[in-house]
Amino acid sequence: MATATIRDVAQKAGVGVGTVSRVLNDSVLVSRETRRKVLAAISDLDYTPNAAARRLSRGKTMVVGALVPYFTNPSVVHRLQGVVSVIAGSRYDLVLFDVESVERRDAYLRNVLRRQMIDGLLIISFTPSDKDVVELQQFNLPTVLLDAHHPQLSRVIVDNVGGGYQATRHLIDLGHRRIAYISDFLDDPFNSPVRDRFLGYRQALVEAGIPLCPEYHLQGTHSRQEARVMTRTLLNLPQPPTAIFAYSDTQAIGVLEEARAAGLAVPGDFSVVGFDDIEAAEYLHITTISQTLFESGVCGCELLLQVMGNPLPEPREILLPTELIRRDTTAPPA
Amino acid sequence: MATATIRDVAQKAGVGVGTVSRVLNDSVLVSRETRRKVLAAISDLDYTPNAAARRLSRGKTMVVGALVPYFTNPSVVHRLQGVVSVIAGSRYDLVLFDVESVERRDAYLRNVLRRQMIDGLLIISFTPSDKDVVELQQFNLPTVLLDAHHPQLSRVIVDNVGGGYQATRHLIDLGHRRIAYISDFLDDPFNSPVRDRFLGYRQALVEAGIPLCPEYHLQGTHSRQEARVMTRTLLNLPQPPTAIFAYSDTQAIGVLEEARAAGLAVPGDFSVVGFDDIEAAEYLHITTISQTLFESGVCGCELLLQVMGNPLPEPREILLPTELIRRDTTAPPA
DNA sequence: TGGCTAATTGGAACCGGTTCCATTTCATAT
DNA sequence: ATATGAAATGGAACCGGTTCCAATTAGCCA
Repeated sequence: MATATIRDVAQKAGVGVGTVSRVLNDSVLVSRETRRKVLAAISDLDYTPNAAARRLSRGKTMVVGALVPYFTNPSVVHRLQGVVSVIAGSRYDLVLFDVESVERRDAYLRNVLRRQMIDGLLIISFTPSDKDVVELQQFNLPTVLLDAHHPQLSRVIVDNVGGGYQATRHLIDLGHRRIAYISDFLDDPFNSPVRDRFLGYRQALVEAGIPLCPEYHLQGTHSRQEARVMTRTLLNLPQPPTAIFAYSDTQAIGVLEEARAAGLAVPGDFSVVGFDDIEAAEYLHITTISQTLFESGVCGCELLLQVMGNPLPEPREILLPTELIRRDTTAPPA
Repeated sequence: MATATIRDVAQKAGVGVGTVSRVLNDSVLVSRETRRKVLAAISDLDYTPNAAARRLSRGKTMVVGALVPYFTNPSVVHRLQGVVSVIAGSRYDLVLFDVESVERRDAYLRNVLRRQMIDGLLIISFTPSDKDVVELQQFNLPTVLLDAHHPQLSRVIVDNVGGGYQATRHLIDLGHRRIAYISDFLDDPFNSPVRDRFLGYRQALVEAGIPLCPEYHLQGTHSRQEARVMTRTLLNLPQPPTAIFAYSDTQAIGVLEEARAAGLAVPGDFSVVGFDDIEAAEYLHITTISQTLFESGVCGCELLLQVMGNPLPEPREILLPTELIRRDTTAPPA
């Protein structure tokens, strides 16, 4: 079925193409009567403007991109849900770019930018390199970071230092002194939260006069299985910790499983605190640090749309608070 | 930064625009030497073709759309992950359309089609109306249904009847006779799995000579909370069931919570079977019916890309099997 | 009634690619 | 040396919108 074009509409309505375009774009410069005729022709022909042509001539795509690493990560999905909910209420469409590796990430950034296929970009849960940022700015692409930090880009971040502090402090307040932290790799340049939460952890310990014990901090790739391995290592220490603060709920679940497998009662013998407050944390009654994942998506997407409308002179940072959710995996040490 | 166009490249390389286009599209009709010159110019100018212009002139968008209801639903997210993984390895981009209401759904379908902004469409977990299908075919848009059924569209579906049968049969085999089914609304025209699983449930009961008891089938909106309410109703019956088969794991979690809140030991006093095998089901050790969510996404997306390449004479149906995953929420009745 | 400004309108030029046709180039056959 | 067909190339026309400029029409005032 050959779809109608703007010229067909113009002919049918007996007007020029410019006039039809004006009607389509709600220009005031069209008389009542002409507008009526054009609208009738549009409806007769069942016409809708071709998106590609519009994009080309306007130089705007009406598309927002979301660069998403590890789409398998529940916290990323939650944030994305927030983003999607805002997009659904806007006139934009959302293109999803899944990035599973660093090389992929590079290729995407480069391609996406150059092809001028999006008007704005959301980067979720990873930090772009300085080189990336230079390119983003050269191409003048409005960008907002979600759960990542870069001084030259607007961003919505969570108070990770504060969250790490809250989690650790909670354990200290319960009477724990031997508190471990298991996390992703601290030196991952694309993952700043992992460092920030560690800072909070350290700060709470120092403040309470508890010496920082290096073997109480283990790093590994992000997964439940890896978390179990790290937990086993910790439990086998001559002086095992009495509590573990895990970088994420996913890892906390692994900790929980391994501790119970080792015959420890949680929270009687052993305490666990997670981070994120994903759904599973609620089901499993895990004490955790909530970080309003959905809202951060909403907030970031709204900020992006705003920045796309009128650019800010300075990058803006929105800091979302965290909250301790007490459930049933923490208690005073035995 | 004004980006380079194909004409700039042509000029710089001292050739015509047609030749540059041929190089870009890997035409064989370009001499070795000319190709080299053009590639040099492209690299000098840091040129990448403009996506909108390409779309307009080719009449192809290189975009696949995914129409997704209830993006909050974990099973939908899992399927989408499968889709995303296939897209990432293809030359297509993925646009996400979130549909939270029936009106929205209509508006989207209409708009998406007319605007000619996608080359193919995946519809996840809901059934389009006959009118929708007519339009899809008029506009000649390759479409694949995922977890939904329509005789005129290619589809990847799960053996819901078989899954419902497996779940119920498992409970019967354990010795249960009073088995309830809680589900979404059976008469929802956009949700055929809910009916299919019921058919499987009924078939297993009939086959075992157990009469179908109407008050053992409760319907409600899809949520954990609603599932708890339905469970309470069932437990308050004069002859309460000894087991519940829940339409989804999300609902099974609600059942589990409510049963335990009522002081019943699961699986000692009461058995629960879910459906989907989402991650939380594993964490909570829920016996469930696995339906290879991720793989269904992979399979559906691959089918779509294939159909886009060369249309099938007949719609194709791919039926994925289900599998009973025995965990710790089912046991013989007390 | 003529003159002037403002409101409408038509349509060419443009956005940046692809494609097709006409033309040139080149190697091979005669 | 020349004819011939294949390979390579240039560039106009086109995809379907938007936008701007020029032209027309209308409205108002002196």
